[in-house]
Formats: sequence, C-alpha cells, structure tokens
Amino acid sequence: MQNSKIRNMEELASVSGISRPTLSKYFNDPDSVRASTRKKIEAALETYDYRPNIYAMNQNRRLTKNIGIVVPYLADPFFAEIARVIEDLVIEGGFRPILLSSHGNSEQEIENLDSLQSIRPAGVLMAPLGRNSDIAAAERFCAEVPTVLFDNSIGDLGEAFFGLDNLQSIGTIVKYLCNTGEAPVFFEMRTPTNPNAYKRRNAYIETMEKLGLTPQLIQVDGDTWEFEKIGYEGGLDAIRTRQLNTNTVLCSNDRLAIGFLAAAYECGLRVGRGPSYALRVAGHDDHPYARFTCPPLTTVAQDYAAIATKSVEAILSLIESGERAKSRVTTLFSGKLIERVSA
Amino acid sequence: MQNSKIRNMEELASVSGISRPTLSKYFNDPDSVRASTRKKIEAALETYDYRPNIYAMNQNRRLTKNIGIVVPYLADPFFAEIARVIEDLVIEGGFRPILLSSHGNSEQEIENLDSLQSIRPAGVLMAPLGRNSDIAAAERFCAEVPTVLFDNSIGDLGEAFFGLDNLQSIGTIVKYLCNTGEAPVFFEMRTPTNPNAYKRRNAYIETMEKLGLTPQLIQVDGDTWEFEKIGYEGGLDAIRTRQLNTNTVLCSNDRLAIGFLAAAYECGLRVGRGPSYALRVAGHDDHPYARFTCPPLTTVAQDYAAIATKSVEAILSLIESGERAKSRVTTLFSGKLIERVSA
DNA sequence: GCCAAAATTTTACGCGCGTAAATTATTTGT
DNA sequence: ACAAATAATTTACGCGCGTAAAATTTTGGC
Repeated sequence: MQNSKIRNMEELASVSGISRPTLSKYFNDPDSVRASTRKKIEAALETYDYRPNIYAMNQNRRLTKNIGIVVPYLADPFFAEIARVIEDLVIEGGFRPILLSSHGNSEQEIENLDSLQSIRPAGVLMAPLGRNSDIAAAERFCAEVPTVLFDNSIGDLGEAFFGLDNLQSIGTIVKYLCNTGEAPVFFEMRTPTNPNAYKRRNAYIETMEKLGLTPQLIQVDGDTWEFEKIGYEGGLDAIRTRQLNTNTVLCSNDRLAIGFLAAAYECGLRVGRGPSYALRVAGHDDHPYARFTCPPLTTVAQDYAAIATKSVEAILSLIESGERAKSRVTTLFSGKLIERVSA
Repeated sequence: MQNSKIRNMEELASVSGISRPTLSKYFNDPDSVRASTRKKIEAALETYDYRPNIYAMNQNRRLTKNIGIVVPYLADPFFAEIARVIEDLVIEGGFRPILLSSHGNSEQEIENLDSLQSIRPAGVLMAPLGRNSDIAAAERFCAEVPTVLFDNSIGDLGEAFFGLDNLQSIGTIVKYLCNTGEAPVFFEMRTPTNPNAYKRRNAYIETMEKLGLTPQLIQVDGDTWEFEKIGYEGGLDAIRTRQLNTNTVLCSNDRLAIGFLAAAYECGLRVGRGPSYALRVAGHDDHPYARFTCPPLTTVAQDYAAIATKSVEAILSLIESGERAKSRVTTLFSGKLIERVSA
C-alpha cells in the first residue's frame, strides 16, 4: 500500500522516472500523455500516496477547475435536490463544485459571489434570490465570471438561463382544475421574493381570462423564505375570514400549499376531490414532500433534472470555448401535471 | 471608487506606502498592525480594489483558514438548518466554511473527506453517515485533520462529539405518551443507517421496561435516506396487516412520522388525542416541517443551536491550541418535548 | 529500417504570497 | 528627553506547481 508519503511532484518524478512537467500534464489531463507513460505514473501512484497541491495548481493555472453553485435557500429540499444533481454533473465534467446557499438573504448572496470571485472559478451556476438580489453587484460579478442562471432570471443577467415555462405549467393546472371542478382562486404571497411567483400570477390571470373566467387572487403577507408558515397563517386567515368563494385553491408553490393544507386541516376542511370534500388544493413544483402531505398534493412537476443537465452543459461548453455567449439564450422547460388526491 | 485594479500585494505596497510583509500581516490579522498603519491600508483598500490571492495564501500558510463541514444528507432540512447555523458560526470565528453533503452515500462520504484533505482544512466538523461509513477511512482522516463529530458518533472517532441524549429524549416522550394515553409501539427501520436510531430503540425498550410495560417494535424495511417513503410504505403495511395493538405510535424520527401520517391519512385513520381519534402519532427531532403536518406532530426538539455552537467552539479551540484533544469528550444535550396535536 | 510526427525531457522562469532575520523607525513610560 | 519596548521595513528565500522553448527520445507508417 502507501509506503512513504511523497510531498511534491518533484519527488514523484524521481521515484516514477517521469519528468515533472509530464506529471503536471498528466494531472491536468491523464489522456494527454502516452499510454505507457500513464501506466508508469499510475503504478507509482499506487505505491506512493500523492495528490497535487490544489493551491499551487490553482495559483498558476489560468483557470481553476472550480465551478460555483449558488442557490437561494438550501434548506428548501427542492434546491437541495437540484444542487445535488448539479454537483454530480459538475464532478462528472471533471470540475469541482463549490456549493453556496444565500439563506434567503441578499447580503449573503453578495458575500457568496464575493467569496466565489476570490477563488476564481471557471464558471458559476446561480439561482438568484430574485427581487432582493443586488443586481448591480450581480452584474459586476457576471462581467468577471461566466455565469449561467437557473430557476429564476434577473433581467438579462448571465450568459444563459434555464428555467420553467410558468405560463405553460400554470396554464396546465388551471385548465385541469377547471375541467374537473370549480375554477381555482390563486393563493400567493403579496410581494414574493421570486420573479417566478410574478410570472405564475400573470400566467394564472392570463389563463383564466382565456377561459372566459374571472381571476381571483388571495394575497398573503410575508417576506421571508418560511413559505409553509406563510401559507399556514395566510391560509388560516383566508379561511376564517371567508375569503374563499370557490372550493378550489391553486397555490403559487408547493411549500405554500403545505402550509395551506395545515390550515385547512386545522379548520376541519376536508381536502380532496368529490362531493364529500370541502376543498381542493393544488400546488406547483412537485416538492419532495408533496407526495407525503395529507392528502397527497396535486401539483405540477418541474423537470429539474433537465434544468440541471442543461445548465451544466451550458457552463461547461462556455468554459471549454473560453468565450462568452454571443447572445443570452433563455430555455424554458415544460411542467408536468402530477395528479394526486388533493385536487 | 475602484479606480485601477491592483493585481498583487506588491502593487498595493507601492501605492499604499506600506511594505508587503506588513500588508501580509494585516491580511492575516488586521489587529496585528499599528492603528495608524491599519488606517492607511484601509484607505488604500477603499480606492484600489484588491483582495489577496487565496491560493497563494493557502499554499504558504502552515494552516489554512478553511473548516470543512460534512453532513450525511443535505436534502434533509434538519441538516440544512444545522449546517447553516454552523456556517455562520464558522464565519464569525474568522474561518471559511466548506460545506459538503454525503448524499446518504458512503462512497460520497469518503470522497468528501478526500476532497477536504486536499484543501488542508484547519479542522472539520462532521456528522457521519453511521453504519455505512467507511470507518477505516474516517480514522485515517481524523489522524490527519482535527475533527469534531456531531449528531452521531462512530466509535471514538474524532476529538470530541456533540449530540443528543437519546435516552433522555426518548424517555421523555415515552413517559409523556404513557401518561396521556396508551403506551406506544415503536416504529422504526429494521436496519437503520444511523447509530442514533439504535440508541433510540434501546432507549424506548429501557424506558418501557422501567415503567413495567412490554416494549413493542414495528420494524420496517428500507435502507435509503428516503425516510418519508419508508415510513409511508411501512406504515401502510403495518396498518393494513393490523400490526398495531395500541393506538399510540412513536416513530424513531420525524421524517418517518411524516410518512406514517400520510399512511394513516390514506387509511382513513384520524390522528390526534382524544376519544374521537383512532391513533396517536409522535415523532422525534422537531423537524422543520413537523409543525405543518396534518395534524401537527408531537415530537421532541433537538437543541441544534446548542449542538452547532458547542461543536464549532470545540473545533475552534482545538485549532487555536494547535494540539489534539487530550481525551475525547462526549457531550449530550437534552431534548425538549414539543406538544402538538398528533399525540 | 528509415523518417517525419508526436511525445517526452530538460531547462528555466514565474506566480503571489508566507515568513524569518536583521535593521530601522516609532511609540511608550518615566 | 532618553532608554526600552514595540512595530515596521528591508532583504531574502521558499512553497509547489504551470508553462514555454529547445533538445531529445519514442512511435507509427511504409
């Protein structure tokens, strides 16, 4: 096994009989050296435990092998999941993911960008906070570092954007709800932190009007990322003050819906589809917990595997080309209706 | 504002009139230079945008300012929350947190340790996977890097351990359940990944026997980290095959309980306390979602702020001392009963 | 078995900063 | 105002690796 440890490439060079520059080449890309050489190196690596000093490497390389991943709120399992997929793809691409959460806080988001900038990443994948983001700071960052946005977009920031087609996905579930029962009221935060939320509101209104129906909004207060709490408290209030004049509620996202379901339960309203139920509740996103709510939540699934895959592909090809995108491409994926028992 | 940018300390030295070694001292500890010097440096920093190259710094420092944080499963909001608190404390302590998730996978856990070792962290805070952890690899890591364990312990690995007093916390909720209704059956995974789970099982048995009652276990299959799913499927099975001969179920953790609640709901069993309810269900951990289940989950809260604070304090003092712990100290915190409506 | 092409080695320099020792300047106490 | 203590500067070296250019070796094709 690991006999004596080796401290640097120089020493590895002497014990392996391969010159240091060739070793350097090998570590940057094992396939760039001759097969016979590669074998010798790998044989030496088996007996001598050695790995290049990552700091010395990155100091001298034009570009590091780091890719930053910034998400707005990691305690949200949705972002935890998408971050995990992205991490794996980044590793697969031969890069090193650096995951940072903004914890729903714009100052933290800037700090994250600052912190990333100091490690000179080859590229960054970022899901911005949205409304609260410091746009000027983000712009400055994007000018320095190739950045691909996902989940939600800010202006025309970044080289590309991958997200959800909110008009399609909200349209789908609104039509589904209308076809299977009463038209839905839209339950949302009054001043959401997230641009997607505005798009969903507009998509709801647009779809309802297209169907010849009158859109109705229930807008609740709250400006934190504790969506369940906001949905719960807003839901309690909406139910108790009889703001609902339909038996169908479409929540702007699943986390709000989870809170709303808790409120409905507390008020003794049975949620589900059919004559014996008081209320239908639907969400949006297919949150990891949506299938375990009571009752299981009807929602629209985001194809986050697609979002993750395409985002990573985009940043990798940007890095490989060494250039900036000629034009900012926006790619929107469709949502898929997930019919469960809540609506 | 930022006029011309400065590329290295040398240039900052010339424009600020302060020598480079002094600047180096300043960046390592601003308070180590004279106040007048500090002022001059900070004035220069205002006009010239400069930050030291982190790679060059870390290459030459004996010890980096990095602290690794390894959690078993970041998509679990419990770990996301505790990681967030730890991150903040680490930053407050003047260090740089590097957060890594093992995604419930032992190979990933080793990769994380490997990856951390290559950045030569000053210390590491780690919540190990447990049963699946590669103990030999972890031991080798701990021999190299000062490591403090939290949440769950493996053997006597690491310099210290901070976790929950499962005997106390399970004892508390078992007694509560017995005092307010029928004695609970214990619902858990047959072969949990997590040592805490075994401790909880034993704590349940011990407490029941102390109370002169017969412990009963419902053990469900599953060896992934999808606890809700396992709880749901196991719960469905347990209910349908009539394994319950008490109306009270204590789940080994809240995520299992969330799944179990979904199963109970699907089977039409009303969960709550009182004559009109079919079942009482309690959990353990006070998971962030526990207050939004239907009905809200009675559980035991872990004091994760305390666990986080003490763990960070421990690693910081270890780093400061530059030594290894003389003996491995285990600190267990008490859980606190959270009475909600599910039991 | 020869030659051009490709891979490797040699040589040499630089990256940006940490750090140690010796020297010089500044502050502090009296 | 002076000596002692403290801080800053100068000088010099090293960290581990990237990388470029030139010299050398190996490879593959015919």
